[in-house]
Amino acid sequence: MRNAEETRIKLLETAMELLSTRSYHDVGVSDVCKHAGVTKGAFYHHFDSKAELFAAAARHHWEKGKGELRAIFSPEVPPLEQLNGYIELLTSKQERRAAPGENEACVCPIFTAGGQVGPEDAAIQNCSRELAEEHIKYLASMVRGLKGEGMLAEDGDVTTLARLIFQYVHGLLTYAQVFNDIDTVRSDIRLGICRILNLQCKYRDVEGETAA
Amino acid sequence: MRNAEETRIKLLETAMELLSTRSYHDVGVSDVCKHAGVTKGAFYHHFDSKAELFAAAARHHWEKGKGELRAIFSPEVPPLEQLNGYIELLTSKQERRAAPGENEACVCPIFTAGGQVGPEDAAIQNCSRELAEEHIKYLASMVRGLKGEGMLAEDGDVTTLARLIFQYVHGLLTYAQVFNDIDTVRSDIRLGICRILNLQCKYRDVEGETAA
DNA sequence: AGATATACATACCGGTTGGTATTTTTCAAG
DNA sequence: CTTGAAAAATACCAACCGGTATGTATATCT
Repeated sequence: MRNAEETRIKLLETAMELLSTRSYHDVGVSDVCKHAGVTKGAFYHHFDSKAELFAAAARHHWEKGKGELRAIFSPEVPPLEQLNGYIELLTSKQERRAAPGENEACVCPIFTAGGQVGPEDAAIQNCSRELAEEHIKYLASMVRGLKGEGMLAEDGDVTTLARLIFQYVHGLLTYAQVFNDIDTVRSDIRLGICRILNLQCKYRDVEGETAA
Repeated sequence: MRNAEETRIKLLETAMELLSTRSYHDVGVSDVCKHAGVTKGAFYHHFDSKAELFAAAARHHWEKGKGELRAIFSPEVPPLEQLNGYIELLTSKQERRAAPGENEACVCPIFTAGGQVGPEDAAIQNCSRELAEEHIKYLASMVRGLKGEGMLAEDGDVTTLARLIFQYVHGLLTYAQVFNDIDTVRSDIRLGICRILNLQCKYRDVEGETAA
C-alpha cells in the first residue's frame, strides 16, 4: 500500500506523457499502466474510466504548469518580456519532448485531445474548453499590457486578440506535428504572434539572444 | 455488379462525410460500409486497408474541391476578391456541415486526420502533408497578388505568410470544433487572416455584403 | 454457350481494448 | 495482535474492429 497519492500522480503524469506524442485513441489504459509500472487493478481503483483519467491528467498538467505561466505573465514582468517568455516556453517544451524515433513535434496535448474525441466524451471536451479559456485569459493580460504600453500598431479587442493567438499557436503546433518538423515552430511562432498582434516592428526582435 | 466506380466513390465520399464530424479512430470501416449501404466484402474489394481508404478519400475530396479553389484563386480574380472568396468558402463549408445533434463545427478533415494518427499510419500523414502543401501554394499565389498590388502594410515572405495563414485557419477550425461554436469562425477568420497578412485597413471590409 | 474476371455478400477470425470480479497485500487504528 | 479498510495484483470478459476466407451473382469476351 505504498503512497496512494503517489501512484495516482504517476498515472496522471504518465498519461500526459504518452498523450503528448500519440493521439487520445492510440493511448490505451494498458499502455498507461505499463509505463507507470502499475497494474490495471490499481488503475481502476483510482479512476472510473479512461476519459476520467485523461481529464484529471489534463487538469493536473495544467495546474503543474501554472507556476511557469504565472511567472511569465506576472504583472511585474514587462509585457514585451512576457511575450518572449511565452514564446520561449512553447519552443522549449517542444524540444523537451522530442523523442528520436517517434514524433518529434508535439502539440498541446490537452487541447488537441478535445479535437480528437467526439461529443460523446463530454468530460474530455469540457476539460479542453475550460483550460483553453483559462489559457486565453493569461494571454489576454499580456495583450492588455502590450496595448497599454502602446506597442501595438493597430487597435483591437484584447480578448479577441488573445483568442486569435491561442488559435494560431494551436494550428502551428498541429502543423509541426503533421510535418514532424520542430524547426517550423521556432521560425514561425514569433512571426505569427507578432503579426496577429501587429506588434510594432521595433519591438519584434529579441534583445536577450544576441549571444546565441 | 452495379457500377463499381459508383460504389467506390460512394465509399470515398461517405468516409469524408463521417470524418468531418468524428475523429479518424472513431470512424470504423463498418461505419463507412453501413452508411454507404455496402458490405465489408465490397469494401475490401475496393480498398486494401482503412488507411488506404481515407488517403484516397482525402485526395478525392481535394480534387473535387479543387475546382472551387481554382475559381477563387484564378489570376483573373483580383487579389482582394480572392481573399473574400476564400473566407466565404471556408465559412460556408462550416455551415453546410452543421448537423443538429452532432458537432456543428468541423475542421478540414484531411489535415486533421494527419494529426490524429501516429507516424505508423504513414499513408495518412503523407497525404496530409501533400495536400497541405498544395493548399498553401494556392494561398501563396493570393498573397503574392496582394503584395503585388501594394495592399500589404508590411513586407514578408510570400510562402511564409501563406503557411501562417494555413496554420491559423486550421487552429481556428479546431477551436471551433472543440467549442462546437460555428460563430467564432465567422467572426474571427477574416480578422485573423487580415492581421497575419497585415492587410491595409482600408481593404479589410467586405464591400459586397452591405445588403446582408 | 462456356469460360473468366469483376463486383459484391456472408460469415468469421484473431487481436486489442476498456472494463470487471476476485483475491492478495499493506498499513494503521483499536 | 487483531481487524478492517484502503491499495494493488491476477485473471478474466464482452465488445469491438480491422481484416480474411469463401461463396455467389453479374457482366464481358471468345
